[in-house]
Amino acid sequence: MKKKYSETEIKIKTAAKSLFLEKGYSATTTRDISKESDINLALLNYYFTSKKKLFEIIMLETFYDFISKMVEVYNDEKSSLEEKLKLTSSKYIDMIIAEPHLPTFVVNELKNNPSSILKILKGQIMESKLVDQYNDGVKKGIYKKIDSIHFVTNILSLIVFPFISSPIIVKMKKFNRKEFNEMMYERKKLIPEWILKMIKK
Amino acid sequence: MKKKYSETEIKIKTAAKSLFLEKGYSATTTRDISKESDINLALLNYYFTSKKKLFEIIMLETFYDFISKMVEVYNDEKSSLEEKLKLTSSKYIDMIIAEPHLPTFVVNELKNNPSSILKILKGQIMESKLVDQYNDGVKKGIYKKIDSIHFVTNILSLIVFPFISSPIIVKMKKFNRKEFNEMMYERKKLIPEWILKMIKK
DNA sequence: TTGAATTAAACAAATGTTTAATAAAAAATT
DNA sequence: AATTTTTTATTAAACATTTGTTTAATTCAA
Repeated sequence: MKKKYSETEIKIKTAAKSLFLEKGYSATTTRDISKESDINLALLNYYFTSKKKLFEIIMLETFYDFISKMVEVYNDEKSSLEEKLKLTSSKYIDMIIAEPHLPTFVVNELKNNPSSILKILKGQIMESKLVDQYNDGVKKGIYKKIDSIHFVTNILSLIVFPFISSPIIVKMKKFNRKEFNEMMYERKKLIPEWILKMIKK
Repeated sequence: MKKKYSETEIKIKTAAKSLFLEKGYSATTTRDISKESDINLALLNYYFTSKKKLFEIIMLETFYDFISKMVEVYNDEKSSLEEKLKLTSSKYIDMIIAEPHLPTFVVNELKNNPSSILKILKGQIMESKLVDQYNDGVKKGIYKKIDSIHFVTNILSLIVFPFISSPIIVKMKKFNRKEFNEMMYERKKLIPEWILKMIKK
């Protein structure tokens, strides 16, 4: 994961990430990247061998960030399950508002690059403190006995899906971007409440 | 929406839809389509003018189907809110299992083709019987006073997002496709229960 | 002076589209 | 009914761009 990149390499990577996120792999050309980063076309291959390789590096880093940000909160030792839900919800919504193309990019490009990138996941979520706390609750009879995969899936669904489907939501409610974001801010508070209701007996 | 297509046109459309769904617009070439449908390359332009036009037709029809299937249940006059939730959940999960690429395709290609295609939505969901029933419940004080957009968004999120993120879920739980589908069958029953818990006071 | 960084130009392959010729089907004429 | 004419459908080839990548020359820095 470590590697010190030269200034030029960073310029290429930054531009490439922005374009890949917005338009996806196939719709982004090497000339787009060269133009956006203001570097000579040949330097892309000089530093990164191929468009494909460059993409893989960016995909890996992006997905790693995406997961790390989540797991950070999930594994906090001190906080309760409820507190974790609140924090996750809040941090994740802020993060995606700052980079709205991220979820669509991740889910969409993921189906083409399976195992190698998804290795990052290994146990990170399903063996997190949050899931432990949930399973404890189940064992104690506080929460309904439902596989924790549903618990994890529901949290992600309620947070991430609205962003992915934002064109639809915006159209249905005649929202502008600001109003949509306000809807998502509302959800910061609502999602933890909903999740608790869902798991409690 | 109506138009009688010749046999050749249908062959082209069928192959094109399958490829667009699987690989997206940019990654699908006209030669891919010609090969898959077993028609001469030139016929694509002869019948559909351009790859872009062909895509727009398919996108429109696909999105229209996607919404129609939903609204069908939403507008049933006789059923209760709870029954509608059960039916929606069940029908939609079956539908996506039969065509797993559909959600990713819709959400991903939607951000490039905004208004023209999204016109289909106009009032269809937010003015459906289901949303009326929800709003009645709010008025009667049975349900919490939360904007119905959250209600609609949550239903869709819990049903659709797991499919979109299936590569992640599959990896986290070491599922195969069959096990993943079984998880989704479980959710047919769970989602309506969850939604009810979320909206009740 | 040597090696790395940068550049403009070129290359081959891929891609969307068009052309011009032919085949097949439909319509019109005898 | 048979033949001709016209329209439609299909084909192989060509065309002009675009795209990812490489080359060979030049600039820059150590």
